[in-house]
Amino acid sequence: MAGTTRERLLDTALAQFAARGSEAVAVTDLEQGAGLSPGSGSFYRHFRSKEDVLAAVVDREVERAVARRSTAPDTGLDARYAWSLDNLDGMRALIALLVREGGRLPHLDRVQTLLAEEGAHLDADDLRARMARGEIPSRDADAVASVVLFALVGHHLAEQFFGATVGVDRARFAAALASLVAT
Amino acid sequence: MAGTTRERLLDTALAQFAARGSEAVAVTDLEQGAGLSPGSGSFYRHFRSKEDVLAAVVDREVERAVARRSTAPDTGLDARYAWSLDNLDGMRALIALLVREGGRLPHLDRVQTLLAEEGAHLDADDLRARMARGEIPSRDADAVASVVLFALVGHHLAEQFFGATVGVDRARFAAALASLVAT
DNA sequence: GTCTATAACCAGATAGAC
DNA sequence: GTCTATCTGGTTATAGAC
Repeated sequence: MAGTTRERLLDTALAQFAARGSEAVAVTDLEQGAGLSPGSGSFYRHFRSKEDVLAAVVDREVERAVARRSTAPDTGLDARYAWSLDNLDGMRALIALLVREGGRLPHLDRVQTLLAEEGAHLDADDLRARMARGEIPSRDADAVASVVLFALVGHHLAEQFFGATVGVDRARFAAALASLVAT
Repeated sequence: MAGTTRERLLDTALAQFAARGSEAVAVTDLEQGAGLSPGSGSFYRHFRSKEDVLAAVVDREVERAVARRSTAPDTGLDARYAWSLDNLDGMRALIALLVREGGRLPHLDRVQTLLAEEGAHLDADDLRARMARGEIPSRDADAVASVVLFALVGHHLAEQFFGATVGVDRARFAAALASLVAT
């Protein structure tokens, strides 16, 4: 394992907190995962408490997600949906933390903001504009935007938490969703 | 709070495990929630361990979900999708347990079977039959079935875990999804 | 069946040598 | 910065009176 001890602790914490929830992970586990002697308090030279390291993990993941951000493709619904699935994939660990920790996640507001901004790429106004241009059939734009958003989010969450075999690959899924909206 | 002490312990355990995860809940909390003296070992007159009560909770919820089962409506896609959303609602606590406990949930296989049977009502074969009858346009049936399933599951999960304001009500959501598939 | 009391244990956190 | 050793508090689980 590479990086400073602090970074190795953060890496271990991210992996274990996302997989098992922070309550289920002992500081000892983090020390062991970072190559420190388990049971030594060496962890506390780097973080004040377990809550502190959780906050630092969330912080780092939010920064990373923001840094990874790219602009939504303008080419078509198809490409835009595939792009959104990829974005969700990049936030996989953060989403796992959010779901496992629930309302007690540090920096909860920042994570929610990040996800809301992600969802904004799929908003009803964009659909309304496409409907006005005759690009896609006119329907209840707000409801269709909901369906699109939740189909993409559901695809991601089901895969992550239910181990659901999606059955069809990502491109085919995005294409089917675009086809439903566009015809 | 009504019922026997055992039932009150189960009720408390369900609520708290679903909300915070079993790791975060102490046996003391369960005793308090059931109106027993916290710290007394009275819990252990009813269950052998915390793991034991978690298994009993899952067991009872699976039984309940099976008992609540009704046959899918044949009236139309619209009604069928609304019915599925209601079914997911009835499994809310079980889904929360599954997501919070992850792979260490007792009776995991039974829960997964239950969810898979639920998803089977929305399978590709049904869509293929409707396409063959000309009831809905011909598309990639497997991919469309995926989209439908994940839209419904995503609607439920987003509401449950992100506190997402769905924006449109349940009937409008189901109607929009049916409209996308049917035209 | 529930209580008080307590044993045994483990996790979070600190002190001080190196 | 990491270690050994330890304190402290909370949690699981049991013993025995009522």
